[in-house]
Amino acid sequence: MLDVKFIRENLKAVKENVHARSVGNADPDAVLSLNQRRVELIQQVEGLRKERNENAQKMKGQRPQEERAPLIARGKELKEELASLEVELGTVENDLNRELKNIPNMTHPDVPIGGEEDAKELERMGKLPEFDFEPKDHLALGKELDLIDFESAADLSGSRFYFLKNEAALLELALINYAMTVTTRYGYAPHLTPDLARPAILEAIGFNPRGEETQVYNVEGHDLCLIGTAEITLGGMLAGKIVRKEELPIRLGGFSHCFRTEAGTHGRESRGLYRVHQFSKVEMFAFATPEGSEELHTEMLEIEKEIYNGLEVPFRVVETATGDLGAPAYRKFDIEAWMPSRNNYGEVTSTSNCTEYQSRKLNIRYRNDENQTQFVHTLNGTAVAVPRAIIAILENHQNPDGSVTIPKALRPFMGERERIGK
RNA sequence: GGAGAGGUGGCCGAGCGGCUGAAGGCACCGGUUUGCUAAACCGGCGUAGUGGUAAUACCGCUACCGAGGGUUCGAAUCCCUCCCUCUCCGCCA
Repeated sequence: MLDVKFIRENLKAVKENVHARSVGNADPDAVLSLNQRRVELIQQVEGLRKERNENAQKMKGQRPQEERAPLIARGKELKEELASLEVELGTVENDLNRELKNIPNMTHPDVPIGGEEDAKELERMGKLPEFDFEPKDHLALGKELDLIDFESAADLSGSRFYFLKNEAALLELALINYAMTVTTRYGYAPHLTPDLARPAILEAIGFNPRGEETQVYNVEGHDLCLIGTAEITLGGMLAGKIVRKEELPIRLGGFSHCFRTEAGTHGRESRGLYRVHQFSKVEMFAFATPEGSEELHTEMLEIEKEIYNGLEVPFRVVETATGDLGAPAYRKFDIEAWMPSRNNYGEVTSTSNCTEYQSRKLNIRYRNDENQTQFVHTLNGTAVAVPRAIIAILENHQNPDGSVTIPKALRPFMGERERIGK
C-alpha cells in the first residue's frame, strides 16, 4: 500500500495514476477524509489516555479512602469515554485500510499508458520454427507421446488439473533443476517454501485471500490458504524484520507449487496446460534498497531471458502497460514464448518491481546511512513456470515423426536423453 | 492429539498489579587512554503514531513486553481465546 502522507502530499499525481491504471474502485479522496477523521480521533483518544494515566498516578501508594473515592469515580468515567471513542477509531481505521488497499502503486515514468494491447515490445529473441509438416499442439503431443493425462485428472480433481507422465514428469523435474541451477549461479539462495500460508501474509503481498473473486483456495477449518506463488512465502519470510543495509540486496530463489482458482476465467484457455489450477514454479524474489531496485529488476529480466534462451524457445520481451499492472507493481516485464498452437506468443514469465508497496504492509525495513529505518523495495520474477514451459518446449521442438527434441540445457537433468518418443 | 514449560528491545536475560519503555550483559555508535592491536573508562543507543516546527533536527504526548479480547481507577505483570517454541507421550511419511 501507499503511505497516506504521500497520498496527501501528491494527491493530483495519485489521482492521475489511478486513472492511468484504470483502477475503478480506488478513491484517494476517501482515503484522505478517513485519515483526517482518524487523526481527530487519535488526538481525542490520546488526550483521554493521558488524563487516565495522570489520574491513576495520583493513586500510587496508600491513600485515605476519601481521597481515593473521587479519583476512582473519575477513572471510571474516563474508561467509558475512552471505550466508545476507541471503537469508533477502530472502525475508521478498518475503513481507511480498505480504501488504502484499493490505491495502486505509483508507476515508473517509462511505462506505456493503456491496456493489454498497449504493451510495448522491447525485443525478440530466437527464430520462429518453420515446420514442413502440420505441427501439433501440446495436447495432441501429450496424448500421443503418453505424457499428459487430463481426463483422469478431471475425474479426480476437476477440470484444469492434469497428470504429467513419463518424460513429462521428468521434464518438470529437469526444468526445476535447471532453473534452480541458473538462479543459484546468480546468487539467489535456493529455497523450498511452504505451499500454504496465512491469509494476512497473502493480503500483505497484494492478494485478495477472501471474498467472491478470490484467486486463491482457502482451507476449510484452518486459517490458511494455498499459495498462488512462492512470492507470497518468500516475501513473507522477512515480515516485521529490520535488516542491515549491508545485507541488501537479499536474493532468494524459491520452488513451490502454485494454486489458483482462476475465478472469472471460465471458458478462456479452458483446454490444455496454459491455464491450470495447480502448477510448479521456481520464483526469484529480492529485497533491495530503493537505489538498487531498478538494477535488480533488469537483472531478473536478464536471468529470465537466459533461461528461455537456454530452452531454445523463441520469445519476445514486453513491458506491461499501465492498465495491465497489478496493484503492487511499479513496473513489469513479461517474457512471452512462441506457442505454435496459438500461432502467437504466450506469457511464460513476469518480473515486477513493487518498490515499497509490499514492504510497507509487510513491515520490512532497513537502516539507511542516516541510521533511519526505511522500507525496502521488493521484486519478484518467474524463473520457470513449469506447464507453460512444457507447452513451449513440446510445441517448438516437435519433429516430423511426432517426437520431441529435448533442449540441450535440460539434458544433464534427464540422463542425457535427447528426445521424447521414437 | 494428550501432559508440562515458555514467548520481554538487534541478541541474551531480569521483572510477575502503580517506583518499568522496561534492570543487567552482549553487540553497535561517539569520546578518553594507547607505539599498534586488545583491554579499561565515560557517554549514547528500540519502533511507530500524533502535536509543536520549514524540518526525516529537537521537544512533548500516546501506544507497543507473541496476537486478540477481558478484569482493574491503573496490566509486561491477573483471567480467557488463539498462534508459536521447547520437553515428554501417542500417532505418522
